[in-house]
Amino acid sequence: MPVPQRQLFETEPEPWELDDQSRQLVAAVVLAEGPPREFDYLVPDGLRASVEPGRRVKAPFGPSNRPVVGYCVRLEDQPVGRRKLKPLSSVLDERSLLRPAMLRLTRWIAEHYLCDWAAVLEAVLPAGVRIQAGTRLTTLLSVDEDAVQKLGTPPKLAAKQLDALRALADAKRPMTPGELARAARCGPGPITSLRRKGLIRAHAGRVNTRLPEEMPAACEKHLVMNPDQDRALKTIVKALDARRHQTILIHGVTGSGKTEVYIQAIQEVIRFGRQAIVLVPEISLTPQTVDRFRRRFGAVAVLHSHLSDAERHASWQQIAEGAAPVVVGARSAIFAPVPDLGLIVLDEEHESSFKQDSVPRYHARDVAVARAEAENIPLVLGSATPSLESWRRAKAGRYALVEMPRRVMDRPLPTVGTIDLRVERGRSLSSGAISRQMLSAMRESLEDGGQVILLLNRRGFSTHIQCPACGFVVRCPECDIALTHHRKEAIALCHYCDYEVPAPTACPTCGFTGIRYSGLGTQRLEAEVRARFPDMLCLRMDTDTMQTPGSHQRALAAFRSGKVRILLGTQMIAKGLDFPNVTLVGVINADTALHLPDFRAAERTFQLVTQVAGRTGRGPKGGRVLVQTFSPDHPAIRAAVRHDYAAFAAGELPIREMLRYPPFADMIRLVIRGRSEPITASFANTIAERLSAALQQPGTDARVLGPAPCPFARLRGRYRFQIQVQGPDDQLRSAVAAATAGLQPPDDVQWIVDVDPVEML
DNA sequence: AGCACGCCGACT
DNA sequence: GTCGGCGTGCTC
Repeated sequence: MPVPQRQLFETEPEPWELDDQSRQLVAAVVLAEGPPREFDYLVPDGLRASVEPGRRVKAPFGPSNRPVVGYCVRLEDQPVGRRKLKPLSSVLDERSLLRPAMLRLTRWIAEHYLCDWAAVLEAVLPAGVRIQAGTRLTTLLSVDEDAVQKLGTPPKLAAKQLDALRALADAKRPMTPGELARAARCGPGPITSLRRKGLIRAHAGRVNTRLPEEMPAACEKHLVMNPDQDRALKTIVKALDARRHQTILIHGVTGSGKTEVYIQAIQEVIRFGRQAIVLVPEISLTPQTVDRFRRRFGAVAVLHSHLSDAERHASWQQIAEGAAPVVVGARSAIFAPVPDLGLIVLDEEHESSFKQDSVPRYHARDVAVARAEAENIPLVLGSATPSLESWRRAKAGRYALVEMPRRVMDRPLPTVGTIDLRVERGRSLSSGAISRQMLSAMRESLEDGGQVILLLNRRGFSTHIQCPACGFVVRCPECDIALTHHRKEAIALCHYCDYEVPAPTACPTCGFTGIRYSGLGTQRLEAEVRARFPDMLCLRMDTDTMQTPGSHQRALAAFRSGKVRILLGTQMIAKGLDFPNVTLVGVINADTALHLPDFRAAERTFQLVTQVAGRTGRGPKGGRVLVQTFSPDHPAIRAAVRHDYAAFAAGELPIREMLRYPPFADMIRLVIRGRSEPITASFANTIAERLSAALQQPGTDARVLGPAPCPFARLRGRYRFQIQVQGPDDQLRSAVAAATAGLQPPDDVQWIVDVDPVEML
């Protein structure tokens, strides 16, 4: 039997074989693309000064030594082994892009979310930073002090050359030849002469192609806070002073003044020369939010999805230099490279948009917890409707809990009434979207000079096109989804893949001309409102009307000015808006999300109704809320009507516990998709069997559900199957890792692993 | 992910 | 006998 080669050639060197000569500097490198592992490279002497964890390197890879880019993640002084290491070719970055703490955070994300370290690194470093967008490689000039010393005083130089030399010396930073010529009011001649004499050195460097943005100065003072706000601030300041990690959940009703608490806490952080990161949902990243922070802090760096590569790179540099004490941004701002982080604030912590729906599928809230722990700083989570995950941790004492049950200036919470649509339909007096009760409330508010917000969480005109003769429903040919009628465009549209056909006037299968359009969308609501209130300006906000950049701000400005009296739209109008003149909020159908096959359906409904209810009663006129629903007795609706978060949580948590859903168990969801239904199903079965086998070990307390078709069983022509694994997180992760290791899917079948899933459809 | 090596069918 | 098909496996 042949001895494996490994044993023949890779014996460890004996201790006495080691001496100083036999040691080498080895860099562990994670390749940006390539096999998802670490590779060791020799650091050649020429690169010893510049290789550093967090910098990218170029290295030869594979039998043909093709150049690949990777991230140096570790440096180690090692004894020379039997295996010959290839040397690194070059170092790409002038300085480390990731501090050691950030490097560790990215590895934690890769382990927690079961994805490649490289994928996390690539997500954490914006593309604009990697390609150094907005900068240009150029020649930079600086004074050679030694050569100038030798020149003696007074220097024997032509006047023009002396001017140029002084100008460069005064500039304190390297200049391009053009800049120097301008500064010294000379031509290129004197500069060339100085270079030839060796008084000026030239080297390659990067310059910005655009001027850095001016930071406005802070101009607004603190507001006076109520006792609740004071208490919240004190809790945060105490954690700041203790210089220790603590997660603080602020449960503050809508309008309780959480933002002011954040601002004053951040002020405290800045006082000590440290920085703060504020995370908000993308939808709240409006100019109003940003302006509020700018007025108080001046230098605020904003990170959002609409920045160009160059803008993003400029912000990133500014943040890394510590020039921005406050960073405000969406999800990915949790990776902001602030040098001395003192506090993280995550507002609207229940928002599902903090979960990224592509690899790495991280949740910014959970990454924030990890980062705050690692940096030993406080984390503030704020919400009027906390996620049950955070709520349970707070109740269990893992987070500090601060209640802010009162609105600022003692304004009352709006009264919320329900309108039972079952009764309304029975009356059949109004067949439209707006019940008689809702209609009269709208009239009252409008006659009183107030404004009205109407929420309907479905865009389009009709959500369902069905033939009453043969039962045929117009569906997307690629997706398992009924098409929505958009009347303005006269099309039937798939809301998932944007497939569209002309809206049919007759049944496509049986030819019956009485094909029915039913189900209510925002377009139809808008038409109904315009018909009922022809004299009032009405504005619809949904993804269809908010496509062009800036339309969101323009719409809100029009509503703020009072010109627009009725604002209607999807959930984008439900959150964060603060318009004191809104005296009525109408929820057209509270049940749209209530019966979805998602264990968080009730939680989402509660959150949406509570949040939109919070848009009124913010001014002296007060306000009220009317909720149209077919299920007025549903616990989520009843709790939202009473503004009673605790009651909702108390009712919902036992259900979660009984069904072993989060927050009582962790969950990993696998989605397997492919064009062939049987092949995809069979591969899903294989994975499920391997998962069950991996969880068969004694002492495991996890279970496998599925495979089963996803609620949306087909999207873009691909059949989708899901497997849910529920149980304690360490068991889940190792089981999924074991079950999928080295697994080769059939052609055209892909699978995704979603740890702590938020989207269940 | 790419690239070489490997072991079987149609060509000079 | 050789060119090349893409299956298998390795890359520091």
